[in-house]
Amino acid sequence: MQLGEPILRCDTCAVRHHSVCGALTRNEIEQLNAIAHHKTFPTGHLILNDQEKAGYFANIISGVVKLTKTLSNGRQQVLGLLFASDFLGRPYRASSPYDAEAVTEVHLCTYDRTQFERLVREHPGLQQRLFEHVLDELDAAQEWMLLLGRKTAEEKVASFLVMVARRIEMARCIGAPAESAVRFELPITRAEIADYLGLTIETVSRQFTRLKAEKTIGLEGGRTVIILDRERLAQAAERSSD
Amino acid sequence: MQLGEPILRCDTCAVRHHSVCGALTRNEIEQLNAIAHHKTFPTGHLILNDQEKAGYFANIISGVVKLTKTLSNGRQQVLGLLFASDFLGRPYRASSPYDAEAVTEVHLCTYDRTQFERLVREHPGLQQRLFEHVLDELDAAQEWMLLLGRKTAEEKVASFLVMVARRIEMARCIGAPAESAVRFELPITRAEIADYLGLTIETVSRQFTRLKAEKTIGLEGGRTVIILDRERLAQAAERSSD
DNA sequence: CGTTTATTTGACTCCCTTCAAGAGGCGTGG
DNA sequence: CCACGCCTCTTGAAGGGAGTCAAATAAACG
Repeated sequence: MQLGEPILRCDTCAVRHHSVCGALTRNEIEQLNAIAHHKTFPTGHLILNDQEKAGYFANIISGVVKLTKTLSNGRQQVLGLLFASDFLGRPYRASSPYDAEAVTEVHLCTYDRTQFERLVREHPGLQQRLFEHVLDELDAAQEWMLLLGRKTAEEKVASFLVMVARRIEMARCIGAPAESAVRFELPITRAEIADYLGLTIETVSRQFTRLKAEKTIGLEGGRTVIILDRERLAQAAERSSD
Repeated sequence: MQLGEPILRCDTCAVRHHSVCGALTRNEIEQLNAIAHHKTFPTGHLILNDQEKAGYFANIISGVVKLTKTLSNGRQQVLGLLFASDFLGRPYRASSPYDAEAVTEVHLCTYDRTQFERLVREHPGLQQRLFEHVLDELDAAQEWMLLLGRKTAEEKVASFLVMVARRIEMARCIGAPAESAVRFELPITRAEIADYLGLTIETVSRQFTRLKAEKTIGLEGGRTVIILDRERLAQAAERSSD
């Protein structure tokens, strides 16, 4: 940013350097800034609808979004959780094949679909950032396929905790590599965790109790988790045989 | 293609119009043609190794490739199957987070990694085709997450058959919308199907037998499947409640 | 403080797995 | 040609991990 240039909203954005806007030129940021609008969704509100054409893309400023797919008889699968700095929306696709719902209060930085797609076409840097973002999503989805298809309930819950802990620490900008005891709030309910792991809420609860009994984790009132033994939790997430 | 231009290998390529090279300009095709090399892998041969840097990308000319992830104790998950015209490899990633193995004899049209990435940077059209391809992969992965997490054994097997039938028909270029009875060979073994569906080989076998008993499908010697009642198979893939 | 919702815990059931054996296919070689 | 071994696939019986049903407890909320 040079002297004399106007100060943009993006310049003070908390997630700027972690999101898709991270590595853009000053010029690109200015154009993106020009089409950006902030929006807030309360807990439980639907952000994107399966089937229905989405009018905008968005970066998540704060809050947590869950992406879900539902079978006709009501069985639901959580495809992923989006945290601060994550990108929401599918370029080159008319509609998303899933629903996106705010699981906490969510602040978005939205971009009009048409204008954003024009920017992407004109700026290869932005296109590449998006490409890499989709590759990350794909990696995450395939990692989760392994979890859903081949892990036990205990491994699933442990993997989930490891994943959430990592994202929470990332959001806190603790580059510090994992002090053993970390305390955080789970962003989602037991029912949502169950739908994420392909389990029932009772099984999820029992595995939490078991990990607590083993002193791998601590629990404070359902939503607060303390990771007491990071090493053991990581082992539980991918047990060799026993 | 204009008069006087050299005839390229791509011009007679069977999968040309379905693969990522589909919508390229004459100029782009010529450049791609220049760096392309054909390669053959026998059944069972490892094409790409998890961890190890892949030196090339490839289009599949013929045959079937399976992508797998393995847990330390040997449990394996098939992430996806690649058929003729599918693209193999991860641009912008040093290595793939999975193994790729030939499950039949496979003919590839390979492109040197460095040269291909240069082409991608210089030709937005190619980059966009790749982008859309990755989006397709992501859609497939997320669809499969729903299957792995929330479907019963019967639904999983039925879904698998529906998917394979669609791909086989696509490969046969039957645009014709689904005559009821279709006969085809399964490209993979029961064990591989089990690893694809997050089941055991015995359960897969029992579900095949059950679908056969219901006259939804016919079986001829393990590998050959005839879809007798397409409607019923589709219903079995996503049963409402009963 | 009462009501509602979320979570835990218990008892029982069932679908899928596990273990085990048999059937079928296929190439090799006597 | 058939016997043999090797594989894949099927079938059966038994067991277990997660699901289901039900109730108690804890937390959230007005």
